[in-house]
Amino acid sequence: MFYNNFFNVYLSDATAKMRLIEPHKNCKQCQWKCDIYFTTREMGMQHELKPVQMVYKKHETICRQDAAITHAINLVSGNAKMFVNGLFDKQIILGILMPANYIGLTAIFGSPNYPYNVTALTHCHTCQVDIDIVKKMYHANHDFQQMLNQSFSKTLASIMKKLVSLNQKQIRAKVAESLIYLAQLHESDQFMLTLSRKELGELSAITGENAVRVLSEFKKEGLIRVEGKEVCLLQKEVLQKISDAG
Amino acid sequence: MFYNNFFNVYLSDATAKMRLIEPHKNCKQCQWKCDIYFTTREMGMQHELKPVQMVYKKHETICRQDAAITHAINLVSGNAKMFVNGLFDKQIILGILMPANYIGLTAIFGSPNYPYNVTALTHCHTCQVDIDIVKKMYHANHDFQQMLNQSFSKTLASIMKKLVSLNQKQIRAKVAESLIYLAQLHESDQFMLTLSRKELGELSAITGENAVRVLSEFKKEGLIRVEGKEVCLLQKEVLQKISDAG
DNA sequence: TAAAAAAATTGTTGTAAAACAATGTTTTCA
DNA sequence: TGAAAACATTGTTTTACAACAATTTTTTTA
Repeated sequence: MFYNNFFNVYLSDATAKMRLIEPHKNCKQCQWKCDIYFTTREMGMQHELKPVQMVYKKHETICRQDAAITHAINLVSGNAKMFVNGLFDKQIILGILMPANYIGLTAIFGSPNYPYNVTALTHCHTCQVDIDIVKKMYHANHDFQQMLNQSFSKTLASIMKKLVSLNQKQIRAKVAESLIYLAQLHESDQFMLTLSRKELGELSAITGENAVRVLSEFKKEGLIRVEGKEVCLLQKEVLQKISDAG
Repeated sequence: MFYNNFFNVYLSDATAKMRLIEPHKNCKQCQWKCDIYFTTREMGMQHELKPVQMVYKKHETICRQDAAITHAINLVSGNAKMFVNGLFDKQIILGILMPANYIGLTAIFGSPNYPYNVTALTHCHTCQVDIDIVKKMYHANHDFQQMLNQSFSKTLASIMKKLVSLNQKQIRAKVAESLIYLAQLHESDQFMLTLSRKELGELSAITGENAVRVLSEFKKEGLIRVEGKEVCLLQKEVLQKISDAG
């Protein structure tokens, strides 16, 4: 880690890319108020919370599968992909992270290592909090506990859903499902695809080539509009039917 | 529900198969002492615990996906399969339950419905405890909390592992993996397959026909010994290699 | 205990999707 | 700014596996 006077940030010496912005003096000034902040305030623990902001550029790794979890990472801006290492350097994207979203909470549930990788799809701002403090909060605060438990449980449910669909659906249904998922995530039927075609394939557990193929099929059929990274779902109901039909 | 004098048990009127054995007067007499019992004893809550024993015959449903969770079900003897409903009446078996194993704990984590089905592979004895009491214990007892969190976290990890393998491995690797999984479960390289060939297929996300095929291939190759339901892994390392190679 | 149903086995066929290939396009960065 | 790398697209080939079919064996149950 070395200090760069010009940019007024810390650069990690490993990649010289991951930037460590000076620690918050005060969360009150933060534009992205998070649940951990609200909870610490409620519990009178602000002084213990020493959050650190980190910025990641596109393609940079935010956390690596199997590495020890030291911090709860809150994605406060940007997009990131969450994926597991498959065989033969193939990846399966479990989902896309949008703010606000915590990474690393499994440590609280007894898994001290990250169960998946997260890498930035766009510039990402994160706020990182020592995991031990979050653990302490978890055990002391029922509402916080409930919140984390619920989010953890949702993760389990979504992975189980993915297990079924990736195993039993064919490529058109898989891509349709991914598109609907992305629209839900962006809360709009029109959105910018932060994923490459290959990554859209990884999200759908198909090859990049087939992702392209299905995308242009859907375009020809008038189900979607695609121009580069811009996607618009024109006939969502039909896509939903394709997804459901398998 | 009606009472059957001959068998001295309750039979549910829906199926007339599910048997409700009289409630325990005292867990002390139970041959299968479980964690919930130990924890209630520790917490001085024995009087609140009113466990009910239920017996299920082979093929009977112990719990149904999406149904409301009313009890924590402890499988105290027998084998059961845990599976999700896929498309077109296809099932994916997530794993096999062996004693002692709790079903329905996701309710504590904010998912009030069963996320999967469980049906008996053999005669199964279960002990069922009101879920609200377990919730109460969870919130009051740190050690108990830790234990359940860890088990929940393990479930997540195993499903993620399955996600990768079922997506990227081919049938021989899938079956090899299933066989190793079963051996681990039975804590022996020689075990009785409680699953049918079709179910072994569902565990491996392949057809029953291919499960048979691979099994006889492995037999011919001297990797395993199979006689009906009796399976013995002769060359576990080779099977592991096949599984890892994908 | 006989008849019926379910499970196991083996061979054959059809097909969806991966793999490969070739080419054009965009992005990266030295 | 220009070369190299990464990405996108489309067509062709290969292949692993599901689907189907037919027969044998085992299990269930009336």
